[in-house]
Amino acid sequence: MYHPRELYPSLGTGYRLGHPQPGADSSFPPALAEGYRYPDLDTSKLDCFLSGIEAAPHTLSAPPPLPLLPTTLGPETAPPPPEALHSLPGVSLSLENQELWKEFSAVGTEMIITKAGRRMFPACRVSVTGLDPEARYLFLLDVVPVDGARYRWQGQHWEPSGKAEPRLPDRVYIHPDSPATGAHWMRQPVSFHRVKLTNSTLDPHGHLILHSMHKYQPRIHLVRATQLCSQHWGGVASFRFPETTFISVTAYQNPRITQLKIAANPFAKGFRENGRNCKRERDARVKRKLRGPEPAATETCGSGDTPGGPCDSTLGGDIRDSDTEQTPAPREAPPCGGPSAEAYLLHPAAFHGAPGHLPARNPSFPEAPDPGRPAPYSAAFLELQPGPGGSAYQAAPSVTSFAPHFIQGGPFPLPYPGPGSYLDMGSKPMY
DNA sequence: TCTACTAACACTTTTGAACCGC
DNA sequence: AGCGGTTCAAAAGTGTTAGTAG
Repeated sequence: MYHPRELYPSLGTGYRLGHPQPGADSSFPPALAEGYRYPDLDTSKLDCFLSGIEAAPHTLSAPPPLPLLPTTLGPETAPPPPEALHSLPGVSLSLENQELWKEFSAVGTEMIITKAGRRMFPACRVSVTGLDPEARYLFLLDVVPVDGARYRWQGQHWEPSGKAEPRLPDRVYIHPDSPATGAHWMRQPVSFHRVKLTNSTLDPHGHLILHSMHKYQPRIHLVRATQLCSQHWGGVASFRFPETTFISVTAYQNPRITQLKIAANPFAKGFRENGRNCKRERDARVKRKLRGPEPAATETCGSGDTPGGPCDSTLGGDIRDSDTEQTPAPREAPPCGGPSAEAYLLHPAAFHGAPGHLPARNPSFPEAPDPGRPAPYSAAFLELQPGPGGSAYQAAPSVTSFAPHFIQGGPFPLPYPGPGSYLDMGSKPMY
């Protein structure tokens, strides 16, 4: 629908892209359990707006040395470390609900994907420090394949079972608060619980498209956007957390994961042992159904709360209050007369590493499923396409090669809710 | 027959509008 | 009129289950 080149001819005809990236990280050292700066961020992908990058407002130290992700699937050489210019030195991310993630990870996290889109649970919920309180930043999340294998549940564990499906178009979820000031992001944890995953390659909603039975890794990107309506960027940092790796499924395979989800997800409270939709109650209902009309619902099970039941819910009034208290500048009337789609449109190529070992994108993937379909979600997604061979992202050969939902929500994404509207961060840290 | 997937279902939480009292 | 609290219905999210396709 809207390709960056259409809206911003100054970008030229293509993004210059960089090196393949290692993707497998199953052997992350345990010592790296906190936030990781994604080491293989390909800064050459920033070329499209490199000339516009602002000078650092103050002297920035070199980014801390971080280990390169181990590559287990081939002899690819590691990409060069990110240039300091494109990094955000001193910025660190920590996974808020790390314990819950680790609990799932110990069993083998599975994420349901559906045609309509399914939320992630647990959701990625992070705290950020080290930002410039005055500067503005974007928070983005994407999900990338961990390796080139398809997996199969063998009754007790997951095993690789053949080669992965062709890589699908990458999409990026932009946190609806973006862009906001560093102070805003640092005030409270940032939750990505509204991210939805789908297995529908024709998905018109902008959800993140995944293959079932594949292993994936969420990544969180932080981008300094100093001017909302320009191509000026002050730095980029990407993070990922090994414990958030998961296998996408259309139905849960491991019953232990099911139990964990039911125990931890408030929406599944009805399936807990004391819930009305627990197995005992369901069986009873079936029997009653067979006997005849079902009487009034029994209260024998009740719906008591399970201790520790988390809630990735949104944000109540405290968030709203905080928003009015320190409304990010973009919520005011943008000087350019509207939300800065440019800021988002400029980003995709900058944030997508396409591990070279991964299968190439399916060339038969339909690029333009339904141009006329409205996009009902308020969060914006960006979509990218890897180049031939999946080794690098290249300029789209034509406008139509970007799916019409490249930016959902019409001509501009809707990451700028009006004053007092919903903010997607800072809900009570319940897990 | 087996595996993966889909849609319907019943339940829950979330959300926002309507209403009320101060 | 404005504010804050409560109530209620609709929307959305959840795992389960039966059915389907390959």
